[in-house]
Parts: sequence; structure tokens; C-alpha cells
Amino acid sequence: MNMIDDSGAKESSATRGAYLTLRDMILTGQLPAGQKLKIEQLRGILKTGASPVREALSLLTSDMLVERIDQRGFRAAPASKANFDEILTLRCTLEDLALRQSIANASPAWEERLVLSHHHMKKAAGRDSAVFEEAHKIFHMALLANSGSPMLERYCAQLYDLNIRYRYLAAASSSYKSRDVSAEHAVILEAAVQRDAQAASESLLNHYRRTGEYLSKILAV
Amino acid sequence: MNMIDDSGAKESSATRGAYLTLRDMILTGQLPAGQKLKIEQLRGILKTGASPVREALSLLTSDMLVERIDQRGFRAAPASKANFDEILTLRCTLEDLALRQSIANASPAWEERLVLSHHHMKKAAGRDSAVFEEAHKIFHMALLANSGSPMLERYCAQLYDLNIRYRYLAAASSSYKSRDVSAEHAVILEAAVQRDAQAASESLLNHYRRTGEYLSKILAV
DNA sequence: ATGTCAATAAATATCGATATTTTTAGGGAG
DNA sequence: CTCCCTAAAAATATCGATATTTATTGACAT
Repeated sequence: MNMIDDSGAKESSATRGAYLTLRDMILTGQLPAGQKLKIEQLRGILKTGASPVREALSLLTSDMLVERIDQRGFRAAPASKANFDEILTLRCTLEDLALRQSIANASPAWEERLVLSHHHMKKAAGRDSAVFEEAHKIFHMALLANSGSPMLERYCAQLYDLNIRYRYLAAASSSYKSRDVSAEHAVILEAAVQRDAQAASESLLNHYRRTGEYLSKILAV
Repeated sequence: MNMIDDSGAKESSATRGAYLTLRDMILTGQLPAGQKLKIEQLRGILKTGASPVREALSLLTSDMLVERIDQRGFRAAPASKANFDEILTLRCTLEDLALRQSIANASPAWEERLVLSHHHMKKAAGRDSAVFEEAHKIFHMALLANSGSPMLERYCAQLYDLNIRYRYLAAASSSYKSRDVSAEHAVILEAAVQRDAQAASESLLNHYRRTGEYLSKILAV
């Protein structure tokens, strides 16, 4: 096999590649909310056939990042303040549930993964924003990863991603990260490790709501 | 336009048709949980090309009715008692939330739709099981339809469908409907119309949990 | 027997071309 | 000037064929 090393990850399939790229482009706003997503246009960007593109778009429908209008193609899911508020509310409800269950089932392995993911996130703090985003998500998902409820975790991950998009939307119009987010993370971690479900949930939800307020102001019409 | 009336619904697209058919086949157990779903095989059943089939399967992934294993095809989502319990728990949490919000936003239009859907369900009681199922779902979704939270409603609808599959699974091994489900529905409706959120939610959740217990016994290993 | 490896068979994933549908644009008629 | 209908253009949806990948089988060595 004399193939050039394909930069780390093996490109499992064209569909998967298209899925990941499109997802990233929507989350970061490169493909703006509400925009029509034409197959030919995307074919050009992704350099692949129509089938993988269509399939990737169909998959993104699951994540509520793409809307499919029968016989009329696809479009990036629209964004609105109402939608943002809805995501925040749902996130608070579901993550509260998942976090409490995770703590109830607490195990050394979970605790260790949690500490490690927090450590990695801290190390990634100064770095490239994309690297930090990745680590940030892993930390937050690690908090919930012990709930014993895969579907619940899936919903939380979905909502987390949807929220990212609004963060990028807000970042475009203002300087994010004025707050000491890092301290808030430490408090959440500590409470989780202490297995104090009430404190952990409170600090997690405040973490989200504070960011929520901030974004709300910017998104306000 | 001299086209033969295509039996009520216009077949919007091959993909949509495949989606609906496959969904029904999975929910009713014609395609058993865990079964490998081969493209060629489904092409035969659905009488369409590979692209619509693949796209329909990708869409069903959103609904957690199909699993996609990259480079290795699709399979009907597996069923298990743990999965059933998870669905029940999530349903209780989310429908409780949605119902309370619906009642909080109560409007005459919503109330009327609710009463009507209940009426239709009662009329469909003796009929073909598929007809009743349809009406039953419409009634339950009507309860939640005023929550003002489309995503929440979507999750509830998804979970509702996932639950149907277990009902069919149980029905195969025993006679369902020994209970007076109809009375329970009437109680829920009455509480909702009275805008008594607490009573409505309690009776709804009991309705689910009672069915849940029943199914649990049957599914128990 | 058992495990490994190569050859074959089967199934998935992808491409390129075509049919269908929707959108756009233009040209009278009222 | 506006509305409606038709023709052309654009985009979507679908098909059939092919390339890739995974699963299966059987021979051979341990």
C-alpha cells in the first residue's frame, strides 16, 4: 500500500467525510442558518458525488441542523431567539437529569475520565479555538457519560451542538469569553467529584444560563 | 390532468414513500429488531432504486429506528428491556414538561383540537388496529401540541413511536387491551380541559407507567 | 482439531447520466 | 400596469452500472 498518509484519521467513507465537514460548516456559521443547500454547490466544496452529499444531509436532519423539504431540497436549519431559548430550556432539563443520574451511578472510572477531560480542556485553553471547543465538549459530555441512558446522552449531545452554533453566531458580533468560564468549570468538576448532585447540577445550569443570558442580549432583535 | 387518482395521498417522492413504509414495517415488527437491512432486499420490497432506500434509512436513523454502521450497512435498532425502560423514563420526563407547558399556554383552539382528537379516537376504538393506533397517537400528540416548544414535541413524538414498537412486540405474545384504557384517556382529557396541570400530568404518567409495567413483565427475561 | 491466509462471493458505497419537478423569465391579454 | 399562462432554465430526485469494502469459504500448515 503506497498511499500517502491521509492526515491522521482514515477517511472511513465519503458520506461520513461529507457529514463531518458539513456539520462543522453549519456549526461554525460558514453555512449560514436558513441558507439553501444546493447539491451541486456542495458537490463542488466536498468534491464528491451527489449520493454522499444527499446522504450526509439526510443524516444532518437527525441533528436538527438541516431541514429537508420534500422535492425542494435542503436548507441549513434557521436560527432564532425562540429556538435558542428552547434549546437552553431543554438543555437545562435534560442535562440536570443526566448529571444527577451520572452522579448516582458514580464510579471510579467515570470520575477519572472526568478529571482527565477537565485537565485536557484546561491545557487547550490558550490554543486554537477549534481544539478548545473539542475539549470543552468532551468535558461536558463526560459529566453526563455515566447516566446509563444512551438516548438521554444523545439528546444532550445534540442540544450541545445546536447551542455551539449560537455561540459562533454571537462571537461574530462581539468578543466572547469576557467571563471567567474556567473557574465555573472547576466548580462543576469539584461538585461532581464530591458526588454532590445538587451542587453540581446548580453550578452546571448556572453555567449554561449565564452564557444564555449573554447570548440572548446579542441575539435580541 | 388525466391521471388515475393515486389512492388518497399523493406519493410525494420515492424516498418519502420508502421512509414511511420502512418505518411502519419496523414499528409493527415486520422488520424485527436487530435485523440486518440489506439494500437489495429492501429494493425488492419497496420497488425502488438504491438511492431512495439508502436515504430513507439515513432518515430513520434520526428516529433511532435504524442504526448505521459505517461501511457495513444498516440494521433495525435492537430492542431490549433496558431500552424500553429508558424510553419510558424519558417519556415521562419530557411529556410531563410538554403537557404542563401546553396547559400553561392553554387556548380555546388547542382545547377544541384536543376534544376532537379524543372523539375521533373513541370512534376508532372498535376498528382496525392501524386506524386506532393513528388516532391514539394524534390524541396524545394533541395533548402536547400547545407547549410552544417544537423540539420538545419532536422528541416526544419520537419516543412515542419507539414505544409503539414495544407494544407490538408484546402484543405478539399476549392479548393486549385487557385494561380499560379508554377510561384513562377520558380522565386525562378532562383534567387537561379543566387546565389542571398536576392532575393531567399525573394521570398521563400513570397511563404510561401502567402500560409500562404490563410490557415489562412480558419483556422480562 | 485449530488457526491463518488467500481466493471467492456478497454487500456496500459511489459515480455519472437521466427523468422529474420546481423556479424563473418572458410575452401577451385584460 | 398587473395577472396569468407558457417556455426555458435550474435544481432535485432517481436510476443503472461500477468500484470498494467486508464477509465467507476452503486449503494448508501447525
